[in-house]
Amino acid sequence: MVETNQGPHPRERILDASEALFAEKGYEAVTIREIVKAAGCNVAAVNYYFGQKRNLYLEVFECRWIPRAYKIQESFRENLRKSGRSDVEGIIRAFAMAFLEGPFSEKERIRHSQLMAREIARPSEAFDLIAKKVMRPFVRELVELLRKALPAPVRDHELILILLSIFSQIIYFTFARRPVSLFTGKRYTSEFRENLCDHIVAFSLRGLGMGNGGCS
Amino acid sequence: MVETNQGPHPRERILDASEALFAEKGYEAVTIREIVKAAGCNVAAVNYYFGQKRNLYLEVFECRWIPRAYKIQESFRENLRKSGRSDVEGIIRAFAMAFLEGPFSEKERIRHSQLMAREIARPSEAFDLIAKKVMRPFVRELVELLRKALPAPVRDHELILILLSIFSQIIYFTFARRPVSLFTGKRYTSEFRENLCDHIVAFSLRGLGMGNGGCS
DNA sequence: GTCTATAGCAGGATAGAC
DNA sequence: GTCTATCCTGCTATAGAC
Repeated sequence: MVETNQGPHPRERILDASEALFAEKGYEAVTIREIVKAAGCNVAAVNYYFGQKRNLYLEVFECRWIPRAYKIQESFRENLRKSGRSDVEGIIRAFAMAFLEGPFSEKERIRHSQLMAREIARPSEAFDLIAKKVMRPFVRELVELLRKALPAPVRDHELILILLSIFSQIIYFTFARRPVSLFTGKRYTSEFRENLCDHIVAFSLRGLGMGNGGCS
Repeated sequence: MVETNQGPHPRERILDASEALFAEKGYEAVTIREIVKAAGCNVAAVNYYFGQKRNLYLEVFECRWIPRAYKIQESFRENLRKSGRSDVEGIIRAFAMAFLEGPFSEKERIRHSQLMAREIARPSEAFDLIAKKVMRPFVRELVELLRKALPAPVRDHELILILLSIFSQIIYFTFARRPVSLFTGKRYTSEFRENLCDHIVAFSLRGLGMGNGGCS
């Protein structure tokens, strides 16, 4: 846990350390003393670089979370391009993969989802930021892609609910590891994560009425 | 917000007030002062009745959350019985309805989901409690019911993933009201909630490969 | 059982040495 | 820029009056 990240500039170390702590415990539960200890610098450093604790939290989103979110979106487009398919299954798989197997370490992906989940659960100023800069445009993009890919016209309203249903599963399976492991009896190995990814894609594809399984 | 619940015994008022606050803000973010103010009693009351803050949190689960969870399960069985159908659609609808339209006020349902979501996100001693007493037996019950209802045999492992996919949507649509409203452009009226319930049931039913829509 | 008063401590923030 | 020392607020928890 004690991440005596001695490498880069203190400001960066504080951003890294505090993001991990905010994600894990939530804003209020984290103390400045804890942060600077993990970042390997002095108590005064947070106030020196960020003025106050609250600013640090917002800077974590500005300097870490949002750039990473853009990379995830980029990874989605890359997945789609590489798969060479723009059908519904291709889109859903690229979407799920971008979150579940994206261009980051396991730890970083969890951190990312946790911070988002916290803002979803109890929105703060940070929510408005990511809603505007990240969520809104991405939802728009996905809706456009899906609309083109679907054989029959579907109402935007319905399409959005479907997207949210897919997204809810992605969030849950990244976030709720404890109950998922409890009920499935499996630890989060890379094999199991692949398994989950396949499940989400298959379930959602059928959920969209595009699946091949089960219809008799 | 200031719930000067002057009715019943102070102990009960504290349980009510603190459950609402813990659900809304999380354990660390809530202070004893805040709790007693909302409960309309004195600072010393929490320590008098519960010894320490942490115990109060656990008692909230013991005395409020778990009994409510049992009622939700009861409501599921009631839904199933009343609908007079034990097929897959009946089970899923009864499941979703028990959470989304259960035997409690809107506020109380949100409170319930939020507390659970917090324990899922960051499990504490309370998680072990509810996993053992509530989650495990209920998952077992649902798996048994579904297994009987499904036409073809499905592996337990797969069945559990499907259940979790359904559950993830229920949690998300209760919990993530802000983004859901943002993207759908709808407030959580009772009409919209019914709409959501129908969506979850339809999406999940098709996800199970039992739907009627979309297969050509 | 319920209150007031307060002990004792941890937190955020700052002043000022180096 | 980075540190130590410290202020001050607000917290949990308790002691003791009523």
